[in-house]
Amino acid sequence: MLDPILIRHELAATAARLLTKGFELDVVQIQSLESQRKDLQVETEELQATRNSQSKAIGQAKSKGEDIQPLLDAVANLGDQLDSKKQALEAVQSRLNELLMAIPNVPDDTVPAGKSEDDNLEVRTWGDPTEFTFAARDHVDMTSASGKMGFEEATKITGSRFVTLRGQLAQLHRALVQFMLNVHTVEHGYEEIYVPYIVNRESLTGTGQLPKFEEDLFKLDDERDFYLIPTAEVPVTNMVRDEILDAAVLPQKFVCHSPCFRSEAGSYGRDTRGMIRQHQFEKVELVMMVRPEDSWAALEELALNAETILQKLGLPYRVVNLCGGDLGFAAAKTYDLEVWLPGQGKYREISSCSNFLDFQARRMQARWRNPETGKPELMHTVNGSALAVGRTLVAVLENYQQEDGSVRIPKALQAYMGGETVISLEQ
RNA sequence: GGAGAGGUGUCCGAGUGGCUUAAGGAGCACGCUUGGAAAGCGUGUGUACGGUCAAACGUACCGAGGGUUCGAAUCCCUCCCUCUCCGCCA
Repeated sequence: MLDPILIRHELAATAARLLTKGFELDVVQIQSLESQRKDLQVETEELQATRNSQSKAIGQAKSKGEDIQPLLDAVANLGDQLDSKKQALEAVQSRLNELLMAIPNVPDDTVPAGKSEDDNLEVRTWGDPTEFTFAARDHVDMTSASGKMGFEEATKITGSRFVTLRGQLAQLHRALVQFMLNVHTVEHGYEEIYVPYIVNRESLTGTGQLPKFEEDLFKLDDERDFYLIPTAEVPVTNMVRDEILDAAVLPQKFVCHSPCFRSEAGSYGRDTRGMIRQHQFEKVELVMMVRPEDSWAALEELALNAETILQKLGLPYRVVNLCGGDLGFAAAKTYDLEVWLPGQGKYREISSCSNFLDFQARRMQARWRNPETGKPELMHTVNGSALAVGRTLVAVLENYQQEDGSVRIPKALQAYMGGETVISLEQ
C-alpha cells in the first residue's frame, strides 16, 4: 500500500510514476472520494463530540437528581443523524480503501522503462553458456528412458503440472535444498525458519497477493479463509505483521525452505513441457526486515547471496533489472537471476529479488521503534528466492549432462550425495 | 469431541452502565537529591485520523464484528484466539 499522503497531496506526480508500471490511476475518482471523506469525517466527528458532551450532561444531571427529560428530548434525533453520517462515511472509506489496496508500488528511479521482459536491462553476467561436443538434450529427454522424472505418473495421481522424482533424482533435489540452507545459514548469516504452508487472508493481503491476485492461488474448501502459500515470503514476512520491533533486532534475516503452490491460471500454453512451471515446487526463500535507510543495500546483498548459490554450483547466469512493465505489484525494484538452460538454449528465471520499501510493511503495520524519534515507524522488507529448487535441479541436469546420458555432480553437492560424482539417468 | 477459565496500554493488573479524561504497579525518559550510584521524591510516557505554521483542541481504539442505550471496557448476540482438565491422535 502506498502512503495515503502521496494520494492526498502528490496525486498527479504519483499517477505519472505509476504509468511507468503500466498502471493508470483514476485521479478524478480518487479526488472526489477524498473530498467526500474529509467532509463526512468532520461532520461525523462533530456529531460524536456533541453526543459525548450531551451524554455527560445527562449523567451529571441524573446524579444530582434533576429532571433529565428535557435533555433527553434534545438528543432525540442525534442518534439517527449520527448513524446515517457514519454509514455514508464508512461507504466512502471502504471504497477508497478498496482503490488504495489495488494500487501497485511506485517503481524506483533506477527501474528501466518498458512494457515486457524484452525491455529488462541486463546488469551483469557470470560464466559463459555451457558448450557441448554433442547435441545437448533437455531434462525431459534426459530422464524419459528411466522414468525417474514422472510427469505421466504425477498426472495420474493429481493432474497436469505435477511431477514425481525417483532415486538419485529425488536425492539430488533434496541435496540442493540442504546445500542452499547451509550456505545461507552458515556463510550469509540468515536464521533458518519453519512456517505454516497454509495462511489466512490477512497474511496474503499483507504481502500484496490479495485482493488483486486471488486467481493465482489455491484456496482451501473451508469456511475459514485459508490458502496454500504461493511462496514462503507470505508466512515469513507476516511474522512481523502488527509488531513493533526494537531497533536493536534489525536487520532480521530469515531463510526458509518451503513448498510453493501456484494455480498458474492464465499461463495455460506456457512451459507445458518439463518441470519449469509446476503447480507445486520447492523454494528456498530469503527475507529481510530492515531499517528504511538500509533496504537498497539489503537488496544488493540479498541478490549476491542468491548468486553465490549459482556460482558454487557452477551454473552460468545473468542478472536483469526488471523494467516497469515486468515489475510485480508490490515491488519498487526487482533483480531477476536467469540461469542458462542448454535444453532451451536460453536464460530462464531462477530467482527474483525485490525491494518493497514500506509497501508491504504499511499493509501489515510492521513497524520498528526509531530511537531517534522514539516513534514506531514502518520498516522496509526485501526478499528473494535463493533459489527455486525445481528449476535449479533442471539447470544442474542440463548443464552437467554427458554424452552417455549420465550427469556429473557439481563439487558443492557431492557431500550431500554420499560422495557420488556422477549419477546415471539411464536406468 | 466434552467440561471449565480467560483475552484491558510496552508489561503486570483493577475496573459489571455515567467525574474512566482506563485506577494502581512495573518498565522507560527527564529532573531533583548524591562525591558517584542505588533507594527516595517529582514530572512525563500509546496508536491512527482530523485540525493547525506549530500548538491547543476534536474523534476513534479495552481480541474481532454486530446489537441494546441519551451514554458501553462494563449488558446481549456471533465469531476468533489463549489456558486448564478429560477423550482421541502423527
